[in-house]
Amino acid sequence: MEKSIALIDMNSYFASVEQACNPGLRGKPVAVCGEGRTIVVTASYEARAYGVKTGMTKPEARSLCPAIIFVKGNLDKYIDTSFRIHKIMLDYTDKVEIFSIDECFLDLTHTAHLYGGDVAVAKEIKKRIKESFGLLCSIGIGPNKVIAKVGAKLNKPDGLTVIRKSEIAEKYLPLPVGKLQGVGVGRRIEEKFKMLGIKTAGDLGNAPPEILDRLFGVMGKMYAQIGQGTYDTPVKSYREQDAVKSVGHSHTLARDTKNLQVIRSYLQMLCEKVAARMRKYKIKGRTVALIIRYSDFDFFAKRHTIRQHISSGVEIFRAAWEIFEKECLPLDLPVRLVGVSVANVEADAGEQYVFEEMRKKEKVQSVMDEINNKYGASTIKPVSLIISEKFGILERCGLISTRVWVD
DNA sequence: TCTGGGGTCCTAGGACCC
DNA sequence: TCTGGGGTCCTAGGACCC
Repeated sequence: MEKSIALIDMNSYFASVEQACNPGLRGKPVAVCGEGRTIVVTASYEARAYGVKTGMTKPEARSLCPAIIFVKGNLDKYIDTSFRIHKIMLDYTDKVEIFSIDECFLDLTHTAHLYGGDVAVAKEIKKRIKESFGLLCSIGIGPNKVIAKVGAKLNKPDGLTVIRKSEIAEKYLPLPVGKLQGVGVGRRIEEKFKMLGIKTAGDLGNAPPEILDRLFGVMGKMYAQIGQGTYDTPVKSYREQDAVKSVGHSHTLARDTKNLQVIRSYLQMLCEKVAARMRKYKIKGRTVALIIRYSDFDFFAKRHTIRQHISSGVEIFRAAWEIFEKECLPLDLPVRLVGVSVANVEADAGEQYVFEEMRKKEKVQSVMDEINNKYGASTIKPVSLIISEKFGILERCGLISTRVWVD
């Protein structure tokens, strides 16, 4: 039986959710952004018409579209909406794999016939999502995840693209390799392909295996199969999403700084946020990474693995600050971004499982920072964080608004 | 008020042990 | 004297994803 895999991709998701919630934004150019020195996370189709794209700075976006409305993202709202959308999909199969906050794979192979076939299911899902949430999505259907994902991108917004196995030669192989972005072929790899004269998916599929092998090692085989349209991995069921492997937070400071107290305070805050999430997910970790971006955009992450698994903010901070002192001092350049993450995680001893809901939520959440998350509402903060002196330092330097802390 | 923030996976090389 | 090979763990760095 030919497999039927669908990829459901919500169109301009964050911006569309905002427009759905606020009638005043409908039909208008909207860009969802974070706070501070930030970028456009998602632009509505009205804004895209002016050339506004994800990744642009606010001034850039405004120069292209003076009427643009910037909206501060509300991740909780998007996560909540995602879960409600999942419920619709789960009516048709339990094989619903969360790929990101706005994309899911569905394996309809064994259930679509109950609802009149995969195309009928796709149409019904689109209709229900539109009726329930006022949101549009693009759906791709194919014999594997790669074809489904590439297909979904071919027709946006509100598209439905079907590529059967028998149509691969006609509809998939001629696609330029640039269309393979999102399935493992990024910008750099695409450039390498082009240097080799590989212009289409078919070219990639036909490339001499020894060359792919020599240039890309293990990945070479995968690329060949992607090119042929035969790369195939199973769709996970909704209850089997991967466990979290690392938890981290980073933050771009309002202004680049060499002030160690400011950097230290931010790092402490980030460690507490990481710790709070680790406790929430009932995990502990052994490898602490410190992430620093300097004013010249030079970036590094240094890791240190310790003997015991830890999950407290104080312990994480101790490890992170040790790395900072060893690797970064004395500071040559002002620091632009500071971050910390904990990997090598395991379920907390004494806690049997990482809760399924939490795991799924984490996966959905991983796209963006919890912009609106109320910091530390239920956690005990280290004394040094709550003493007013720290507020004073951060505020005097213009590096933080009190609101963030008092929230 | 140039360039966010959350992740994953793979590779290469060094340390260390047997 | 000079010296193998396998395995594991750890780290840095790069590429990719949304």
